[in-house]
Amino acid sequence: MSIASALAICPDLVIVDGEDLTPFRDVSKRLYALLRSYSWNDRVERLGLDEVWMDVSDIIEYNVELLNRHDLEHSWFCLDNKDPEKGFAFDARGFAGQVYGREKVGLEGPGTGGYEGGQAGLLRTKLLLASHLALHLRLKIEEEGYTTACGISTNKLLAKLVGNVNKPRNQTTLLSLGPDDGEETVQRFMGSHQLRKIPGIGGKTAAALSDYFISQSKPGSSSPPNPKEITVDDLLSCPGLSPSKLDSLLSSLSSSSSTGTGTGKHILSLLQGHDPSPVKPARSIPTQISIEDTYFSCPLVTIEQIRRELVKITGSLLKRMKTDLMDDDKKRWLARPKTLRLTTRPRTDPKEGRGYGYGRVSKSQGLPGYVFNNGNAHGDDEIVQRLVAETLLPMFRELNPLNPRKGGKEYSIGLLNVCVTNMDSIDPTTAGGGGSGGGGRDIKNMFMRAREFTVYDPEHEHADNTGTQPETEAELLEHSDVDVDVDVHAGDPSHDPDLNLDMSDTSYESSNGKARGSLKNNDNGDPSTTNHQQQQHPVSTIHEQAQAQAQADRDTNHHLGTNMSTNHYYFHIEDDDEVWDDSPDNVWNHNEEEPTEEDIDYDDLRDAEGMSCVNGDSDGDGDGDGDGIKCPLCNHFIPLFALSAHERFHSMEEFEGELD
DNA sequence: TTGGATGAG
DNA sequence: CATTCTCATCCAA
Repeated sequence: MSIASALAICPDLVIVDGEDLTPFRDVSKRLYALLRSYSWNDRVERLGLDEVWMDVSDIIEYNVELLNRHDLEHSWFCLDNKDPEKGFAFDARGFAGQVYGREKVGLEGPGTGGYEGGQAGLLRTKLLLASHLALHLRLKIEEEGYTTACGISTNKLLAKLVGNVNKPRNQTTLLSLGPDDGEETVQRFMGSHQLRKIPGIGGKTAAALSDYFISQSKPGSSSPPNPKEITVDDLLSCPGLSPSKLDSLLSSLSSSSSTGTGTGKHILSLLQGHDPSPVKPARSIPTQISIEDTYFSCPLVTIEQIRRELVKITGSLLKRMKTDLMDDDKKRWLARPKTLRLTTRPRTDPKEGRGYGYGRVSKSQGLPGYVFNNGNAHGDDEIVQRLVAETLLPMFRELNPLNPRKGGKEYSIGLLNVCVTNMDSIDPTTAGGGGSGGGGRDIKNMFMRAREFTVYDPEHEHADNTGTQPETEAELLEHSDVDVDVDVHAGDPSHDPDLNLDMSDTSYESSNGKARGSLKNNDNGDPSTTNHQQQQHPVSTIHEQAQAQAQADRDTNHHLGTNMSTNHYYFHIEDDDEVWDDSPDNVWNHNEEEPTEEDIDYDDLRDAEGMSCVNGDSDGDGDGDGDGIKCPLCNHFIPLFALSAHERFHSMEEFEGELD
């Protein structure tokens, strides 16, 4: 409802200026930090204020090992590889939230929940675990007073898309099982989307693609298709479609799509649900900060007007720099931008209401060092005035030479933007150039620091072994609209999947009650979780190519593991006591040969060591925490809680060994 | 590097 | 509802 009509109905309506995004930024930062505190690898990527991807591959792989397939109902999800008690109980017999795709593909052996099913079974298990992790995180966010939607899948593209399926307060797992379902699920899911809905395909690209489809489909066609409604399936069914064809279609666009690839090949892979882009490491420092204002109805004409506006903008900018680029006590700069950029746009004169970004011109220059000085008693006013007078106004004049025809002294400015960029980062873990490469330790330390601020409520975190979850989970699970999406890396199904959580559309329902209107998404025609219509495309050459490619992928011995899978381990535990050792020899590497094939009867082991396990208290702290046994297979010390998982770990390796 | 353009939320 | 504001990325010069 427009404000005008709202006022007509309710004349006393109080209109609150929503222009100030500060409270939203604050909440965003808080929730981002919350999610980040759960990450192990610190791959937590923000998109805008209210969306986040997490790569949880490592957490999932760890918990796959912990899973006891003999008692799935009372499973424990471990959230901290240093503290087995940090985690939550869950029922691993089913997915949390909703699933897109078929659940039954003959993977589920009796009582195993599909755990023993070879590759697809393992993938399914990982997605299942991820769905429970997602629910847990969403509940944590609900405890903060906000609701979320979430998509779970094996790459960012699919996770993001599938998160839309059951907005606004649910999660959806895209249950794609790689080779075992011929990637039908991914293709069906992708195919039903309108082109414009695919992240990375914006207005320009979508228009070009739609034009092409229309030009190809006119013969004998009855109704002219609406360009907006053309789907991925439509386009892919064009007989002549090929990567090079797309290249030429898109070459007319001066710049290519934002995913870093303008090539038809990449667009094509997007349409097929492939997305190799990794979840980027968390960043606390933005690459740029800018403030802009438009003066559409009242363009700036005099230099004094412009100066005043520049002062306003620069003042806000300096404030933003201090909140975003200084540490919390505002004592120290964490990063210093090196470059100052001024952008202007002449008032878009005629009817040509081109895109918002049309006709901008900019000029860059070094940012003077004095802006990092502490403001004096007058605040930052002097700094701002000086920056405007000495730097920004000269830049402005370069950009906008006086127009002699206009009487000599008038400008017509519809937009001003001041931006600082090219961050010189003090902290090597953040963005910017200065970093000295070896960030691994720093990332770890940062993570440890973040963890200190994470409040673990014992009442919730240390749920007892009876598997009690907060009641809210039960409530959530009752809602059939809770939607969990798991996305499978379609292009490389043989790999350990990336599991990306896409927390999107966080609806802020805080005190000021600014509904963000995500409810409207409830009724759209998104691909439903009931998948009946199984349209086969008669001429879909691309589909055939995709099938062939998928088969080729399966045949080819691909580099093992995309990004995450090779460098993340199953039990890579470093701890301060003597028990664990993360030296390479002691990392449990999935690919390692096991020392022996002998069957080990773990029950016997338990029995043999039983007394010492129960009473031994090997860590001498009076409880059983540190107790365990030494595995005769791999010589590792195994805590009791992990014994059955460890057993299964070895049996899995045997199983996989048989496959080779 | 700089500047323009595209795309995202 | 469309426009605005902000941030990120890519490409060509």
